[in-house]
Amino acid sequence: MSEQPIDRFVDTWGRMGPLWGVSASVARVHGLLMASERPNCLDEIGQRLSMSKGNVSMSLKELRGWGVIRQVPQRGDRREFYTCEPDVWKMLFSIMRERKKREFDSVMTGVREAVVEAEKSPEGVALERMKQLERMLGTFDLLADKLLAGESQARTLISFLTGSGKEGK
Amino acid sequence: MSEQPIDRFVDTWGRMGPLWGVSASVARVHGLLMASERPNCLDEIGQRLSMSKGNVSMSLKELRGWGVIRQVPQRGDRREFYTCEPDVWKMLFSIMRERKKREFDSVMTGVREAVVEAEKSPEGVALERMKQLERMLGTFDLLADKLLAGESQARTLISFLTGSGKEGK
DNA sequence: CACGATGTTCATAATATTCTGAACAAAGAG
DNA sequence: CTCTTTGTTCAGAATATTATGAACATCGTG
Repeated sequence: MSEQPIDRFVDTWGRMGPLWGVSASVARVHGLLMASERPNCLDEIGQRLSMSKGNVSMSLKELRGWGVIRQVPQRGDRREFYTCEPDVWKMLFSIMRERKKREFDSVMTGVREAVVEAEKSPEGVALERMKQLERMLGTFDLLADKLLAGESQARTLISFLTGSGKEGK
Repeated sequence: MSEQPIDRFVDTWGRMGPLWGVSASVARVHGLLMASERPNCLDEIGQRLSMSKGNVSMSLKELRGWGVIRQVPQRGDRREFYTCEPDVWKMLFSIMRERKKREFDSVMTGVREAVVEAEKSPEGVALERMKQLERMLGTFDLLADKLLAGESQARTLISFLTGSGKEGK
């Protein structure tokens, strides 16, 4: 059987899904598209991963929302074919941008509001620590916006950081 | 009612839980300990958050495992009291270290193995992309180990990054 | 030792999430 | 216009996760 390596990769990637904030199915579809040389259509994906058409359709929709896959029109074929974004770094940054927007930003707002409340009636509240936390989240926000703005700068920075460490050894 | 600000904070923090990779309950307990000036015991926590004793006990256990709370013996009281780690940065780094260990490392291994497999029978496999991915994960691993080794260095780096950006404006 | 207070564990109840499959839409071919 | 192929949606089934509460352990005290 020739599909063993792809299956293995799909499984691994699927397990990572929840870490990225998507279901295992979504991650598996993504994994298949990453590991496949050629674009796949909905039915192929469903067959390969033993998933219902509906689930595949929803998964593809979500992946489109994350901006990590592309539709590739196939001449003379009415079906939609999909490939993943070929640059893995671009992909990673799409995911991180999206996660930050969906999960981090609202929490930062919430903490900010909680601090405002706490300043009005601070009995028993560890106000200092909450402010510290607010400041930390703010710093993170700034840093994230800077790093996620364009992945090329971040890549340079990362290379620098990991590279300079090696030299110092 | 004086507990409104704390409740608000607890709710916000609870919503963040799944992002950190813990349940909302665990995050709520952590949130309460963060927001409370004084150490709390198991019963207080359960009462305040309307959680069963069992759930509080499990949540505290998990938080101990993450290294983000401390037991504070209270003289002349047999109950255990808990506070959170007072330094929010230290806390953040504990969480990130733990998440990396639990969720990232195994995936990197998996991808590595999948690449080895794929090299043996590469029909239809996007080998180049998978190797690219492997390399990226490796870079991340290196970077993470460097940044997470000690939080003071990372804090300096972060201050530098966010600070220098402001100057450039 | 017996008792009350504190804390833990775990079976299973409650809840939330995910997946399926059938109904439906759209669109090209005949 | 009708049939077939492709894709989408969503109610409800299947599954996974989380919380409860009762049983059990531990320990200090009288």
